[in-house]
Amino acid sequence: MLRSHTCGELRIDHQGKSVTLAGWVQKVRDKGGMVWVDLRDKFGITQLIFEEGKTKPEVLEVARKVGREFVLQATGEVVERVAKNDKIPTGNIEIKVEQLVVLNESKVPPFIIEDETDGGEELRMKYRYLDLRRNVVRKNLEIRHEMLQHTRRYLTEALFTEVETPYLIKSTPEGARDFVVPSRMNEGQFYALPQSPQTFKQLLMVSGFDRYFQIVKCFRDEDLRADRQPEFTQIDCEMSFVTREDILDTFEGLIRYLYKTIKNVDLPKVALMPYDTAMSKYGSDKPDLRFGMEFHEITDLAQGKDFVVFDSADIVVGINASGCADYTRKQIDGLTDFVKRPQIGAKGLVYLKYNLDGTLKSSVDKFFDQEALAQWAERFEAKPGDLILILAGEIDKTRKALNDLRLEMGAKLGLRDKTKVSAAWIVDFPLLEWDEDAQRFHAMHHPFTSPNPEDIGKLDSDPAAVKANAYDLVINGVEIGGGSIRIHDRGMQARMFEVLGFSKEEAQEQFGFLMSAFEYGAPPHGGIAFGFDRLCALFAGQDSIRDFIAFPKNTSGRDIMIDSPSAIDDAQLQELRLKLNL
RNA sequence: GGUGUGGUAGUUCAGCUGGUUAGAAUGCCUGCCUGUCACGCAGGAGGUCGCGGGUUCGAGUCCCGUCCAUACCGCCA
Repeated sequence: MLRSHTCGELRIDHQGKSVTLAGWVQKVRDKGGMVWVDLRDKFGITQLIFEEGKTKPEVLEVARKVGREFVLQATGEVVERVAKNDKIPTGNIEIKVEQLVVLNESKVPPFIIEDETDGGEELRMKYRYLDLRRNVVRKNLEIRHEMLQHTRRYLTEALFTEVETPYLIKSTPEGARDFVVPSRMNEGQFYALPQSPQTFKQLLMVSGFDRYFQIVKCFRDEDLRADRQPEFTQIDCEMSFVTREDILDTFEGLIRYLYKTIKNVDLPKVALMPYDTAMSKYGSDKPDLRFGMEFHEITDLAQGKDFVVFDSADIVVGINASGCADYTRKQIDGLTDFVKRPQIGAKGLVYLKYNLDGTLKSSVDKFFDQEALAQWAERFEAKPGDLILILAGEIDKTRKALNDLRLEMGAKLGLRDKTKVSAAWIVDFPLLEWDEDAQRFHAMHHPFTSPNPEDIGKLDSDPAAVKANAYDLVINGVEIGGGSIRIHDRGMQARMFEVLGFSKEEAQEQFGFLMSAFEYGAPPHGGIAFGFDRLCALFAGQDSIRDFIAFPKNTSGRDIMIDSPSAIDDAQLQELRLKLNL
């Protein structure tokens, strides 16, 4: 061993002991006659001391030469400090160094290796190996490690078997864009990387594994976001002979177990919320339930008063920003600008102030008298001091815009508290969604999701009204996981592909293996998948998943450290029989 | 594909309605300093103002284009 102890473990009890430490130079403080070196490893920081007249001159000379991030091995005696530092656990002791070896030198790092770094995002990613030396980033990955271990333990105890499924699979047109990999041995043909192990885990149910899980990389070639990477990790699960309630219980249990073991937080019972309720009360299928501010519709009260904006709208709906009646004209203009941004796209914003003196003041006083406004206020359960914000227009767009406004107001009012946890199972999703561009339905979840049994009759007559036996777990406005009870009957699966516009041949060509498997005694089954990176970020109270992935991609899908993707040489192209068409 | 924001010293940023030699902090280098721990003090080095074009007597600043980064929209079964 190059060391007897780590840089985080020595205490006053070790006084008098001769120890050898190894680590990186965090900081050198040269005060002339005395030199201190903070030596850092992942366990902590220990101060080394060199003193003129007491330290051997050749050792002192080496100490004076070292710079930040040099790798040192230091041997010496643990002594009590004259001046103690109560900010660090090792602050009562220091090492009186007798031998000092420079194990490796270091160039001056391009940014400071401290919790509060001066490095920007791009620089940190270029030198990610230095960024990962920082406690804050390493701690994120340590949380991730713990969550991995606890997830495996919980699921293993619940009799799940972890099975690895292939990464080189088959491209299908449904869903996200595939990453593809050319096959050298099969000219002109391509593998696809899995967007999820969906069909394989269903086949494992047919095989009688009963309960499967896998903590698995998935790949989607779509644009990135702070919470979206082209390769990401899922906790992927499937169970046989279960109902929706069995699955919700099992995985609510997993999340509760993780909250308890990792954060010592008791997750309350997770309520079910139908999709339609989520959309009408919050304008989102992943509502942030840490705060109220639910939507109230006043379409009936607002129309017929010759205000053309309301009269021509399909819906007039708003929120009550409690206690905001003192907002100035400028602040309200700011909110109006916010909803008019192209990303949100509202035409305007109507407000109603319920002043502390009981009077009502709105931007549409011309059209509505105090009595009419009082009816609005009553609908919003407003009290003096409240500010009601109202949008009008086409139903889906208006709700979506009001959702953005609700989240913005929630943030402004400090209601999106990182320390709070509020979860819901969103259920009763529509099975199908009309795709205007393709002029056909596509599966809202995926084509293997079973319809609610009572809706099967509507598959032909009114496909849009069919509900899916699907569920999403939403925590603090983040979609953490989702799943469904699957189709396990060949006939039903074939019918589903038909509704989605697949010809018999296309369905057979792409998913024939699955439908064939269903003919050999497929058990009823269902499952769920959690976005593991998001779950880690949620647990650490962060919005971006990037610092929970050791080597993430930037927003252009590039790894700027290794500089990928990159061109390949002609010989490789030739071997793959590929010609670039740029 | 679209919208917004940004690109100036190693780094993080300031630089107004265009006008001397482009600044600060921090880091780096040199010297001094025997209880520092955000050490202190003195001095020093360090810039193709992303790139290309245009307007102008004159552009870091204005205009056009382009590249890069980032947040969001589209997209993400």
